Amino acid sequence: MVDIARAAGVSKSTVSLVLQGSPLVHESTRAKVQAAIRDLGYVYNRGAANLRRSRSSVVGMIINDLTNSFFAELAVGIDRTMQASGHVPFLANTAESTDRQAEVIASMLEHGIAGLIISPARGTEPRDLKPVIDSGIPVVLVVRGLPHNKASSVQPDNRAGAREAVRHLVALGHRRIAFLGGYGDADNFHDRLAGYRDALADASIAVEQELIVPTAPSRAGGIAAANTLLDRADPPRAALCFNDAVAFGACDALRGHGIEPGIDFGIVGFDDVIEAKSVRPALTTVSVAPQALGERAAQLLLKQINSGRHEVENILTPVRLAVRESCGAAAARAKQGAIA
Amino acid sequence: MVDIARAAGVSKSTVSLVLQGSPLVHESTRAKVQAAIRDLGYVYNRGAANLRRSRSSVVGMIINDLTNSFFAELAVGIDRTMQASGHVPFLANTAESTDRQAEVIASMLEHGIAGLIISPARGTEPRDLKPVIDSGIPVVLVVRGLPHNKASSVQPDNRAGAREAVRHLVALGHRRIAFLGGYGDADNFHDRLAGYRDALADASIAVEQELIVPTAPSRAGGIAAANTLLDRADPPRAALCFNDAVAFGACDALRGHGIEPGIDFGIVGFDDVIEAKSVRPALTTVSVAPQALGERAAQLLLKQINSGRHEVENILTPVRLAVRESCGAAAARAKQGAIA
DNA sequence: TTGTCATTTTGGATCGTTCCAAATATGAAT
DNA sequence: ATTCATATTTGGAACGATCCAAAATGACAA
Repeated sequence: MVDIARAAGVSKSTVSLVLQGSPLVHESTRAKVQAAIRDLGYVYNRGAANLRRSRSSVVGMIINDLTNSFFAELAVGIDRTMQASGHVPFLANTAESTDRQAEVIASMLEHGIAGLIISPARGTEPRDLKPVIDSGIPVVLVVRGLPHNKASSVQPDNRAGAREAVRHLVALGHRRIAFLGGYGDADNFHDRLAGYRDALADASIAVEQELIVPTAPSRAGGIAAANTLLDRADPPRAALCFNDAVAFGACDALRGHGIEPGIDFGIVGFDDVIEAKSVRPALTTVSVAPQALGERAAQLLLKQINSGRHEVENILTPVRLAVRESCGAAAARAKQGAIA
Repeated sequence: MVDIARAAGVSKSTVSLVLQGSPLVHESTRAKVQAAIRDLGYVYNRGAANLRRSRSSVVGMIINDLTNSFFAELAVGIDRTMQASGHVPFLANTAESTDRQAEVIASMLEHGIAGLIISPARGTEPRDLKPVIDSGIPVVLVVRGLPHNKASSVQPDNRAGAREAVRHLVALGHRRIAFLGGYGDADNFHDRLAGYRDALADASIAVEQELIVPTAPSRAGGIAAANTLLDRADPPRAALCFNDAVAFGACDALRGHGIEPGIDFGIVGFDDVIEAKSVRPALTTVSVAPQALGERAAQLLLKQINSGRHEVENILTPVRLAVRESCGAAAARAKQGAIA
């Protein structure tokens, strides 16, 4: 910077003003300085600037599983919003490891982030986030909440989504509906299950405990859950799955039993991952719009960063049921048509 | 830092030595200092440190499309290796926009990265990377190469993979094999096409130009390519697809024509994305192991960062054909068994 | 000429670290 | 007691920006 000051025949203070786009410098000097900047191939050292003004434009973004397309989409939504507002997202993947997560958090604090958006790894405890919260920077939890946390959060309205999904299955004539997959220790598992119960209560259907089969929230878990269910004496003909991965697994398992999902059995997923609409049968699922969720979370964080003080806000984003083939609605309509 | 020096009754120089784990400090003082660090809740300011020693542990990592699970896996592989070596990956997604890519590169340079791994956005020109290369930091291109670049690269052995895939289809008895999908302006399109030609030449089969159908490298592109092919007078019964997304699309289109992939038609993909093995029929595909590819790229970058000087290295990573159902091998075997 | 005011420019302290040369403490040998 | 080597500790100058108070410049009126 002192070099370009010399080259332009001004002081480094003036160069600094030009760099910051200050209106105080005269047009002619601004031009000289900018010419010098170009000629010398100068690159701004943002680290040094942050050191002085102790306010950085870097925001942390911690994602529990980037290989899961739902979270990848979420990350992209956050990233886009941050970039657009001139912030630089510092993205890290924890691969569901709380140890890695702790390391990453420490590293981000050392780098002086202005705020943090985190989709916590499975098993994260409130105290894992204590270092960040204590340091006074705004934190937004996304997708997964944490009980008794003092941080803001942005989550899909899991309960309403599950309720609507089950209501839809009831409308298709189902009275016995299973709930497949998901870990019982997860926050969102209980929210979705609550929605399931709500809808059954609305329809005055009693909950059958053995129709609720928690497993890993993965394709493999879905296979296992569906197999468990089908091995029972009197299996139902419909299920709400904890998420789309479970739903895909459940479809695999149904086919393994010679049952065609969408025709002999109604399946509804949750999340609406990108493959949901192109798979056969196309998956009826609760659409969470992960990119929009990410944008919402980013907006909240930006608001808190800019406003200085940050009161805790817990936001539920709306979800909607995307009715496709796997629930059996199309098949039901076709039959109606045939009768009519 | 000066606060904790005061608290521990030593100078800030001593604190610095403790922080760096220097063997010069006496055990007793080290203990005192560390106690003070804990008590005061001190966090290290890595920015200030980097400013002084002008050497950072942050490495840039630019990915063209995080929502594509292949690239997400790649990112995870890079991330893991970087983390393990004590480097902090600074990940950005360009969403295939060269403008965004330019912004991100500039931002990373301003933050003083020690090196860069980039999977370039479609349409990246060698001059887009000039700023980084000129700045003297090591750069590794991954997955996609760039013609006439002065940077190192790590790519899957596209040509060998395509060759092996086509050879496999030939071994199954196919003489007419299509090549579906991919943009003609992409480097790796030509590599894979070259492998396709190699294998046909090996089997003394003439290339039929109308069997080569370039389209977008996406599921939609696959549908389009397969439809184009099937609308021709005398369609073939086998195809190598540019990538797995195209292959999935092609399967959709085949079914639309009442043709069952893996039975009436042999389909081979490329990449081996995570869904390839769980989809029906399971996709026979050239397995690229994106995580391993990422690890390899990260290792190369680390080598260059540590060694100081960086001669250009262009690495091809081995690929292998994962034979599953979609190519028809299983069906062929079953038929054999029935005859025997 | 001098004073006043607005517009531009600037010197130098500062942010939190590292690192060097120099200072100080410790202990053994004379 | 003095000297010398070795083990610890330390002051202060960097690193590359920002920012404030103060200085320089210019325009204009008295």
